[in-house]
Amino acid sequence: MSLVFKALSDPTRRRVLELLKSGPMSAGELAGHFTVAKPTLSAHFAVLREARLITSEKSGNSVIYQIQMSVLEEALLGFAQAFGWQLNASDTPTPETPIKAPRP
Amino acid sequence: MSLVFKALSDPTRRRVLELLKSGPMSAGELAGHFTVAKPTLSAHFAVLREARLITSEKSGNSVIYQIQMSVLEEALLGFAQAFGWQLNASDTPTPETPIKAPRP
DNA sequence: ACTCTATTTCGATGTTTAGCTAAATACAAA
DNA sequence: TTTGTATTTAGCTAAACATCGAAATAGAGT
Repeated sequence: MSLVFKALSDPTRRRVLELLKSGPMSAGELAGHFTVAKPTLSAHFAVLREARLITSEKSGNSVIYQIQMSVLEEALLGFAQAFGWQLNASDTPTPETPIKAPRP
Repeated sequence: MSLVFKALSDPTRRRVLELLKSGPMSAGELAGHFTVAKPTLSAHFAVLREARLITSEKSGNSVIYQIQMSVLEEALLGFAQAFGWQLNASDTPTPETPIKAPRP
């Protein structure tokens, strides 16, 4: 869990996860969304991989990254539960006791 | 948000929050639950305070710490929303599409 | 004022992190 | 096999972090 939170403590890495949420993407394609040097980004990938939040797979001469939602879920859920919260898919109709109204 | 996740990336700090969840507690009382040196723990408090996850208040010659649940909620909620999740109080009846059944 | 207790600050040390450039590697295509 | 593209590793700097023991501070009680 510590590794997951550590990975999430960097905005660049959170953005990477957000981008991967839409689907797998190559390192180069991801790099196009950032201004940092590619080796720097590669190090960020390594941190995310270490936390098992992403997996990599070689395809031709590029590397495709894919998010592991289950790992994210488990970490967040595990933590949230310790604080008396629940994690739900947000397409659910507004629940009875929302912590905060998620729709404007 | 980065500060919150950074604070959560350490098990000692997570445990501090968990202890404070039951109610305010003095630094010394908290220290009783850990084996690390007090200065070390004091540094952890500083990280938590920096992230606004706790507040401190002097009472006599001791310092009482209190958790700021709203800050935790906001950070977790903000992140969860970006990934299509919702955070609910867990005393809510089982929601319609739980990610994981939270009751045994 | 003195003393005791609680907590934090200080100073030192070793580890980790983010970032860079330049070099190495892996693969595709020609 | 050579060339080109994509990605990672190597080697570095500067800043941040974790941890400790010792010293400083703050307040309570005598």
